[in-house]
Amino acid sequence: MAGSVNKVILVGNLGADPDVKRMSSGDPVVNLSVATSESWRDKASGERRERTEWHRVVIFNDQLAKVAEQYLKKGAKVYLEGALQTRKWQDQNGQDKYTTEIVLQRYRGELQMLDGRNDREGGYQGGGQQRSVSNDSGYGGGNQGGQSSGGGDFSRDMDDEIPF
Amino acid sequence: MAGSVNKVILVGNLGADPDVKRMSSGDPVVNLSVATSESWRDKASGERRERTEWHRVVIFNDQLAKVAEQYLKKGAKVYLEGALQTRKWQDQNGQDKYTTEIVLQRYRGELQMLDGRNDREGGYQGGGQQRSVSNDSGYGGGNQGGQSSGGGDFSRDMDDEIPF
Amino acid sequence: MAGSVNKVILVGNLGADPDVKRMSSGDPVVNLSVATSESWRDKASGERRERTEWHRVVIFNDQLAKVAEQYLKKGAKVYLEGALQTRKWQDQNGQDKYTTEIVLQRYRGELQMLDGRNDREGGYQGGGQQRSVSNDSGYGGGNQGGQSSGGGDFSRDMDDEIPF
Amino acid sequence: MAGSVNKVILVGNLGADPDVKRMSSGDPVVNLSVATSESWRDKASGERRERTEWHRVVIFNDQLAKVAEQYLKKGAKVYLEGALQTRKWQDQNGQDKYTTEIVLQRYRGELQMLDGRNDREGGYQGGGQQRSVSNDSGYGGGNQGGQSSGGGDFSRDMDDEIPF
DNA sequence: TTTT
DNA sequence: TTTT
Repeated sequence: MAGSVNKVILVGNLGADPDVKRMSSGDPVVNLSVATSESWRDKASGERRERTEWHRVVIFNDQLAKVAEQYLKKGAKVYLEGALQTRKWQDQNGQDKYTTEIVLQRYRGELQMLDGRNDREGGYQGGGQQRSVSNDSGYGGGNQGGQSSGGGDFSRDMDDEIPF
Repeated sequence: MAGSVNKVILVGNLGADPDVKRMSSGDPVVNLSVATSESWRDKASGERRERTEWHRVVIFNDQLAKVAEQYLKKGAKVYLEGALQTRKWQDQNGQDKYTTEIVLQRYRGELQMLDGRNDREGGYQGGGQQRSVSNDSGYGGGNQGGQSSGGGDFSRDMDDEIPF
Repeated sequence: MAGSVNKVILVGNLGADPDVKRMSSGDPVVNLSVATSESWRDKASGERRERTEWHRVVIFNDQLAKVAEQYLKKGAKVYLEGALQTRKWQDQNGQDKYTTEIVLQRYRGELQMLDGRNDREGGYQGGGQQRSVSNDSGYGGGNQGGQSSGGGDFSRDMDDEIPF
Repeated sequence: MAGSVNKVILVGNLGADPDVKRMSSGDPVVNLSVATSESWRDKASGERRERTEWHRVVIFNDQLAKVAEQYLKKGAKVYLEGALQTRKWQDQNGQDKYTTEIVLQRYRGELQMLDGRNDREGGYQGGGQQRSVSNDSGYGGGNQGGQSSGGGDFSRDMDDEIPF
């Protein structure tokens, strides 16, 4: 269908370390379990209530998968953007099952680490520095820069790589 | 959890007329089935391929539910914004099932009709006029107006209702 | 125009403490200066480059304004959602000027604090606890709950307030 | 800054045909003027009021620029996604001016035509067919497909190009 | 003016 | 399973 949009935006925390699998190509595919929650005051009881939603996230995007593998850990807070996808599978009894996931495809999606650092677990891996990543870093070209182009004049420098 | 975001944005078409149920309060709850699709060229075969994703949408937001009930029909193109929610249920065999839906809660979410008209099915109801709705219309207050407030001066008119 | 959407989503850091003004009604209106930046590697020089964009944010939404006033400080990282708006004004020389802002209207927009705490400046105000806020908290009603409604059965509890 | 997001989502209509300029490279850069509007009922007068916001959009993304040039016309309804950017320039009197634009960079942003057709102006070009475009079409690789992978088994076909 |  |  022309003219359709399928976008999910999450800010949440990882419930576990990333689960990394390898494609036959050697490319990593990373599965994340991400929690979002909201709290509100119950009208009747006046009590504070909370609801947590768990999201299954699958990262096929190579760059983002590598970053997720390297820098994300249980508890990390992330911003991510992907598309909804439901896949059908059969359990061991041959029962049909459906799983809905947020998918970050190749060349699509976005992932941002929102922790200043991610070493809160005291992880032995030196890593966990704050990293900002997006699916386009490294795909060459692209820039707009040019803070300064004149009025009617049209001149923005287009010489560098990936402005943002 | 403080600081979380759970947002889905879809632009797609209704696969069927809205399914309307009534709460005991009489408020409508509307279920929509929304298709998004994408097409791409297969690398190997060079063929054009298409993939359609179907989304279950549940509208608890009263205003949006009423609009959906009144104006949406099979085939209508909509913009909508909601939150992901997975609920567990048992089928007739007592098997656990999970369904993930995009939920438009009370006072949350957004719904926009993107068709100039919605009578493509030749519906008998004269309706289907283009309607723009959002979850806040009618909740009083709100304005920004003031196309014109001066430099350091701070004066925006705040007298009308719901600016957008 | 029916069927339009005007939405800005930012995750960035405050360049200064919130600037609070009072409406004649006593309601606060909060102005924020928010920085987003991106970095990339220059294709030619191979150098790392960075570009920072500054955004003017105006919060008319009462609840969010109060939270911003109370909890946000210079350096805080926030998620926010608003609408683009350009207003015209005259400087002291009578020159026309235009300013584009991200506006969080009454009953619209969203603001989330993304810092675990916001006391990095050692602020004297005890505040700065992590707070999660949204424009709808407190506007009564709303819930979907119901983790558990059965197969064809339609029964979700609708008794509490604001589920998320 | 690591961990920042700068995203604008618009659904609106073109106020004029696309304005196309060429870079020295021959690549098109397309400027669009996009209107979004909202209407609400004035609290005091009870009158219906409307506010239209005009957005300047600049498309540096080659693919999207080509599509915009070829298919978009005055009045077309579009979905687009870009980043906010403010640039400074001097008018003929040497006065500093600032212009805020929504920028679709190379390899970033999204553009979707939302009209079934775009010939409402009676344009002479037969064109205006519905087109769905995104910034990644054609950048090779990428797919998730696999409607069907089994339970614990991990096997999705990764052979085609760009699933969405 | 922020942040990394 | 996260986070506050």
